[in-house]
Amino acid sequence: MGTGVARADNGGTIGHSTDRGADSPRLDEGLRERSVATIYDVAREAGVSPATVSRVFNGGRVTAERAATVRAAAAVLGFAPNRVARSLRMQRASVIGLIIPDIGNPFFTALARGVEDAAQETNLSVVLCNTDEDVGKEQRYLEVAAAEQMAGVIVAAASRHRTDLSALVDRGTPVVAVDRRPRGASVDAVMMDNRHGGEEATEHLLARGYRRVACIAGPEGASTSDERLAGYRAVLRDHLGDTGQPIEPPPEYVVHGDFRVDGGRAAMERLLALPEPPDAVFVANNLMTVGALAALREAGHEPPGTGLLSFGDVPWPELVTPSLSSVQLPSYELGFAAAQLLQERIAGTAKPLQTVVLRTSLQVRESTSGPAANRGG
Amino acid sequence: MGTGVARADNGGTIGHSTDRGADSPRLDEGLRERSVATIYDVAREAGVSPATVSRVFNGGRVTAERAATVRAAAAVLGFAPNRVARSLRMQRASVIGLIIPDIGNPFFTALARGVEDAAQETNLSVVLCNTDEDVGKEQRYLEVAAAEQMAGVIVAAASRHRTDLSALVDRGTPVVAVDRRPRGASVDAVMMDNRHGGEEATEHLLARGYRRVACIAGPEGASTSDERLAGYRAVLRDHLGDTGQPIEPPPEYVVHGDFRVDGGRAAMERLLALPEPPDAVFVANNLMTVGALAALREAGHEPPGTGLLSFGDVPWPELVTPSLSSVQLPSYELGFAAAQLLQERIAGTAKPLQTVVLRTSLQVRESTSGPAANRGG
DNA sequence: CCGTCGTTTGAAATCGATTTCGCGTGACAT
DNA sequence: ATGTCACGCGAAATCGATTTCAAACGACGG
Repeated sequence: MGTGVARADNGGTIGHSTDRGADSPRLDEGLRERSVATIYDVAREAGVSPATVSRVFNGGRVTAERAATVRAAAAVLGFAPNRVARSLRMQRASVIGLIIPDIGNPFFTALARGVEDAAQETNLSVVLCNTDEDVGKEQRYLEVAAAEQMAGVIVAAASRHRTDLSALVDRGTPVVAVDRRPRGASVDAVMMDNRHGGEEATEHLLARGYRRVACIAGPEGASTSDERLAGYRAVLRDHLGDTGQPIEPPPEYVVHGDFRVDGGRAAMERLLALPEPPDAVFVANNLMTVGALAALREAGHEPPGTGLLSFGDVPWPELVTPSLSSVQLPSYELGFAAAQLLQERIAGTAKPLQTVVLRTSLQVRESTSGPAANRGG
Repeated sequence: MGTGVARADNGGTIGHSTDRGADSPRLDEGLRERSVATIYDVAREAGVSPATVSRVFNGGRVTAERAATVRAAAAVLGFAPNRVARSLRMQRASVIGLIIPDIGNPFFTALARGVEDAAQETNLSVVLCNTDEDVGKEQRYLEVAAAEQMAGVIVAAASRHRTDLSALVDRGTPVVAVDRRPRGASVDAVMMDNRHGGEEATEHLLARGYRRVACIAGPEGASTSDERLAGYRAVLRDHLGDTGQPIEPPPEYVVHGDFRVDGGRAAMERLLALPEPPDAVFVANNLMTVGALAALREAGHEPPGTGLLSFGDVPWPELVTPSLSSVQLPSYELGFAAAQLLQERIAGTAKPLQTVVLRTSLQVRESTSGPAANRGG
């Protein structure tokens, strides 16, 4: 450690032997540039004070001429402001956190894209944290977000009851709940109209002529699932069957799954094993639909012989034949709206807390032609 | 520092009117706890110096008794160290960045899980950045990683030629390339044996009795694709057909796609339109397989009548019937290994640069029974 | 009893950017 | 000509944690 390594004590420069080629910037003794230039280096190079350099990069009032000098100096040194120092001083980082429970679910990745696109407008970077529906992991990420002084956080909570946003809310960090709102948390929220979606779905199946409509719901107690289920129940209750009597589905027609593929498969198997199996099923989320579809096929039933309507498009719908109608979720839009709302808060809006609700929409695909299509066989 | 609002000027506490209920912590005048406690607050509460508090939390030498006092004080105040200040002082954050080109591709999400699991061991948090294969976006994230002083970065580069890791390498930030190695970057890498995978795939198709084996490759110039293609070509060159002559596939049997669903569909359509269409296709990535499968179905060809072998499992294989054999990729393991390697570097290993290569493995699923299954028709 | 050594502790410097405060300058009105 | 005002700029404080340096302290051997 002769000439090269400054500060051999702290771990600042790791013993990372990058073999810079001959074309890398020379490290002259006289004009030795540090591995990363600071605002002080730029100030010295430009012959101004650090304060002025800061102002140049933050829209402070500086004469055009001097600003040009500073920019030139910065360019020469390859200066980029140290975001950590900046965050410390500002008490706020220029990063927003997005915490989602399942990075493998296209619903959340689409949502993430919406967040990213909206965030781009304010130069905020998005960092994504995947909790795997694990409340412990989620809690750690929430604490990291607080300790990193993130400018704001968008969270699709792993649990309605056990997710604890207080670390952030106490700091005054803006938080927007998306898709799921943790109970009792006083934060903005962007949700979708789950009940309406459940109604749409069930109505569609009835309109197509199915009569024994079952539902594979999510975990009991999950608000999103409960609302979808409520929509399903409401429609069936109001619907008069061919006899003019309300259709009252037997209680076995409602089966709870875990929002995952295997749960959907198991649920469908249970439905198929009933003495009088349903002729159509409303599945309360996309992944369970994958499982349900697999179970149906194994049993030799294919849509549309048995109707299947998914809340949320099946991942890679290209893979599914015949293509299924589904309740389209505004996943991208949820993310976009959440990020916009968050940025309003970050900018300092004092509006009262908001809850934005976006509508689902039914996407009908031709091949869902109703039970008749298979009745001959 | 008066009694009331200190620093009303800076934007530290945003005007965020969370309506705390009556059960929120009271803000007494005497025992007024700031929205977030610092090391100084803890020090005062415990009657020690800030240095001691720091030592307690970082394994410094402190008498057990005093340490207990400090911990108690910290607990009372709900103290959590400010990671930004810590990062500034340490010149390194306790966060590693993971930069991937397509968050919607299960290959990368599995990889991300591997990274997360490995990182858990050292208490490093993982932040995930999605570049959407956009070199500009990627560049911004790389700069953010440098400016945020992330402890290290794992990157699956969007482009082999245009991805520029110098911002990080110059700082001395450890970088590990995964899946794709940017040209000329002197960094560690964790790759998979693409060529071997291509060979395995092609051999399998030949062994199953297919004779006109085509290949849907990735973008020309992408090293991963080129290697897979090379494996395909090598096997065909060495293979002696029924006549004892080498099988030389016509040049039209190699079609380039863009690694996305639609590219796979288009490529397959082109193959099917040939005067003598192939009887089997090796598809160089999972998403293109989705498109290829869709095109096959539309044309009325289903595997195994036309053989289809994917490099990398199709997303949600449950959806695909009959299930396809495929080249299994060590996606999780790639991420895990990359994170381990990165952590070694962060810890300061001076080993020369490494490239770890993981093998693919062929997963044979029974239903890929060869062309015979369909020959009668 | 005193010098030496090792341990524990606190004061203060430090990381790099932002921002307040006050000074100097020039324009303008009186 | 002088007071007023706005503006540009630099010095210095600040954000919160880590770490060095030296002081204080206790134990122990001579």
